[in-house]
Amino acid sequence: MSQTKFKPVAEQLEYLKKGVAEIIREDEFVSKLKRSHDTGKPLRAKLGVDPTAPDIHLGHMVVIEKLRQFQILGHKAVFLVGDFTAMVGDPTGQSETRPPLSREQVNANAKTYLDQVFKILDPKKTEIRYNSEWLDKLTSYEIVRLCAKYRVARMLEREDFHKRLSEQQPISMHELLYPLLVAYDSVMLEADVELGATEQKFNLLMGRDIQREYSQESQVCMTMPILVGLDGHRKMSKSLGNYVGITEPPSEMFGKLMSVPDDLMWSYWQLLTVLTDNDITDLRRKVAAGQAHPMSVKTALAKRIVCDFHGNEAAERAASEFQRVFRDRQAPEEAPIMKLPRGPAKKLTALLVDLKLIASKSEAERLIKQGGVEIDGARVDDPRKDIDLSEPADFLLRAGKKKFVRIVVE
RNA sequence: GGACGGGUGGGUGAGUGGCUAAAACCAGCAGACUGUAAAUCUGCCGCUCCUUGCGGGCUACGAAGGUUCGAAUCCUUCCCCGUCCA
Repeated sequence: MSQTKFKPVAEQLEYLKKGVAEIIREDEFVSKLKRSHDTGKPLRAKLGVDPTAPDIHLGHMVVIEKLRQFQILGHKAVFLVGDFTAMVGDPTGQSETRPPLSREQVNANAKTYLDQVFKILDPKKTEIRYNSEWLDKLTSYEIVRLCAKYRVARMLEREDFHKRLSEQQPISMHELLYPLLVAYDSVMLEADVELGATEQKFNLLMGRDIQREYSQESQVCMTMPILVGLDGHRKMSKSLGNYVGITEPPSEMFGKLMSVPDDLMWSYWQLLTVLTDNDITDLRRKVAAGQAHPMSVKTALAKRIVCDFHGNEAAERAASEFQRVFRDRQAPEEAPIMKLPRGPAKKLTALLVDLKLIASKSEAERLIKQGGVEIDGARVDDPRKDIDLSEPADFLLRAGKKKFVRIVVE
């Protein structure tokens, strides 16, 4: 028994409580920590993720960050890839049935998922599991047995089910199965703690009940606040388009972070950086008192997050490029180059569509009329303008706020 | 299986024979302003053609037919969703 392996329980608790929305139940958590400390046996901290999208965004980082904190303290981080449950589809927070994914899609997603997660987690210290390991093998009998352990009325207590029921929205049978399967995962993994976003609370709690049904000690549920997306209202999600993907290029990431509403940036500071609550309160006070500029505070935030994923140099470059293009309204240092063969003159609207800068000619015409198109810094206001492509040429085309392309006619 | 209610543009949701490419709101885009791709204000927001005009054509209100000079709006069949009953 190596009593020295873990830090004192109180210290661990304080560290792990940082930013947490809720711990159910905290007294159980304390005793689990105590037991682990005394026996030298690490806690098993489960984080289950369904690979429903090919990549992850900052919203997912909140829980992954927390899992890393368990890892840092010497506990066992169990990263569960819900390759089976992804095919079932988590009804949580859905106002309607989500179409299930195919196994091929899921497998492809899972691979890229792991690559990205390990920018944060230490792969050597992480136990990676797939729930198809056991869920694929369940017999019909076992599934029925599992279903027998929970009551329909309790299942329908879930907010999203309840809501859909009263709003006359469809609920499919398989959706009722999802929480049970997730709970069964906890049984198979013998989880001590399960992490999740607050919207996962119901699923996490079910793990406690089902573990007891299988004669296991109940896991502790630790929920993290949901990161609000760039729109400032709804949760960050890929399908809502209000997200920052962690594989996005630095400049894109930076720009998106700068579009976070001022009021929202505080929660980003809290959930996505290492700053303590005290530091953040401090910053906030300075902004309120006019001692610090909201924009510079937001710039610092954006740099910090870009740095996490792309390194310091890339973050600095993204910051200066952003200032150049959006504050000083100058052309970017580097615009993608599109080479065109020489040929007859072409309408500007047609050119914009051919280059895939704009989706349709109608839209291109609209954009030009609204003054959103520039050639070498000069606004074009004639939607019928022809572009001469008969001679070699080289010019910078701007379509809208963000799209720049250098056109080279050879 | 039966009764009833419902399916409208990216989303929510008006509209029950022409004035409806379809209200309103959200999202999106542009412009102005600024401190940023924040906020705010204004405008745009199906596709396409040209003689760029409060212009022409085409496509669109679950699907397919039908009635009508004319249909998102009426009729028929089908598909889908929900509620209640069994």
